[in-house]
Amino acid sequence: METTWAPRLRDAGLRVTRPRLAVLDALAGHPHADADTLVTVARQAHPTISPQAVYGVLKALVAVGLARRVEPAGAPALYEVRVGDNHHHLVCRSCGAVADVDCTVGAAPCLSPSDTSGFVVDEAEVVFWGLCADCQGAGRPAVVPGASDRVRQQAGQQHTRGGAGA
Amino acid sequence: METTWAPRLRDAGLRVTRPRLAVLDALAGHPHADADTLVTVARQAHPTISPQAVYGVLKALVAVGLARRVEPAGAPALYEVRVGDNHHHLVCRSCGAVADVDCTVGAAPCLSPSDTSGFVVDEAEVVFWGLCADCQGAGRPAVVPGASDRVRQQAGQQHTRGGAGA
DNA sequence: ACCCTTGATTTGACTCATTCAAGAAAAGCG
DNA sequence: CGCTTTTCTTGAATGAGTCAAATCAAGGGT
Repeated sequence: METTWAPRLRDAGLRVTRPRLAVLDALAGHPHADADTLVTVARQAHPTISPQAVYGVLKALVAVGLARRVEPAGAPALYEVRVGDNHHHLVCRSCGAVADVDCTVGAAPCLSPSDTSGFVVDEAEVVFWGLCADCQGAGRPAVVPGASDRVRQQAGQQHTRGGAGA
Repeated sequence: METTWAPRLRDAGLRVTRPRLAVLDALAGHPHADADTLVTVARQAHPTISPQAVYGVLKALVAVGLARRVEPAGAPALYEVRVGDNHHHLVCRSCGAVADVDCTVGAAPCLSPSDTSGFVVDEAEVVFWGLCADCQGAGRPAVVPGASDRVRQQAGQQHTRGGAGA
């Protein structure tokens, strides 16, 4: 298992180390994990790995393109090893679950703005917000900032803060 | 100027207060400002306003739909008073400048994923990453996490404009 | 196989945006 | 005009992520 990663690390100019293999394996098994989760999971293979080491490994992996960092609004950053295919994400407003969405266009940027305002665009990042299958029937409140409040404003509903946590 | 906001606050069920008017005016004059900037600007109209008051006001405004919160990856949250038209954003990887992009489709969600994975989607958030006009010639490095490194390696993947699809 | 250089990790402290809590102020109804 | 509720102030705390110095190890050279 681990042997699959070694050549990819070397090809990227990175040394093959135990923390890196542990984090890569953790990433492979947890497609959209945050740093904290990765620390926990990576410790199964490397019990003494430190949180800072995980941050360092992730930063290195992202820098060379072996991993991708995703930062949904209102949640800690997530990491994934699926790179290079410019796919997008579905995020649940209630529980924070993330699912991949294939980009039908393919290469980045898959979309282009009609008026670039002088910008040179190289990537279009798309996040679809909604409720996952599990949360739809549970009547759970949206806890992630976004349009949910506007969506509900017609109903005049007030809602309290729910606990979504980790 | 301030009188324009008062009825909108009341219509939203919020009391009309000096801090709120100051923040709304600051927002109107600074279309994509972060909380810290808003504190500085709002103090011109209300010198004693506290940062926490600004956070509280912004939260209230977002909750009732008078303001929108945008959280580009790797930067503090930005706020804007342009709401209800589901527009998107261009963000400069180098300086963090933000520009609006009209959504040609109009109503949210303007895009729909091909495979929803069981999610009920209510909004598609699109962020176009690139370099603003000022940063293009300056040879400034990208400081915002993203695909810039990977994109550079496969330069030339520019696509023709697909309209503001978003 | 060993050593050495360079890159990686550990340890610990620290920054920053944002939030929480309790008391004081003021908006707006009656 | 006073009362009630909302909102603001003051002060402290949280949590994700970063920075820096010192130790450790990967892997090429000898």
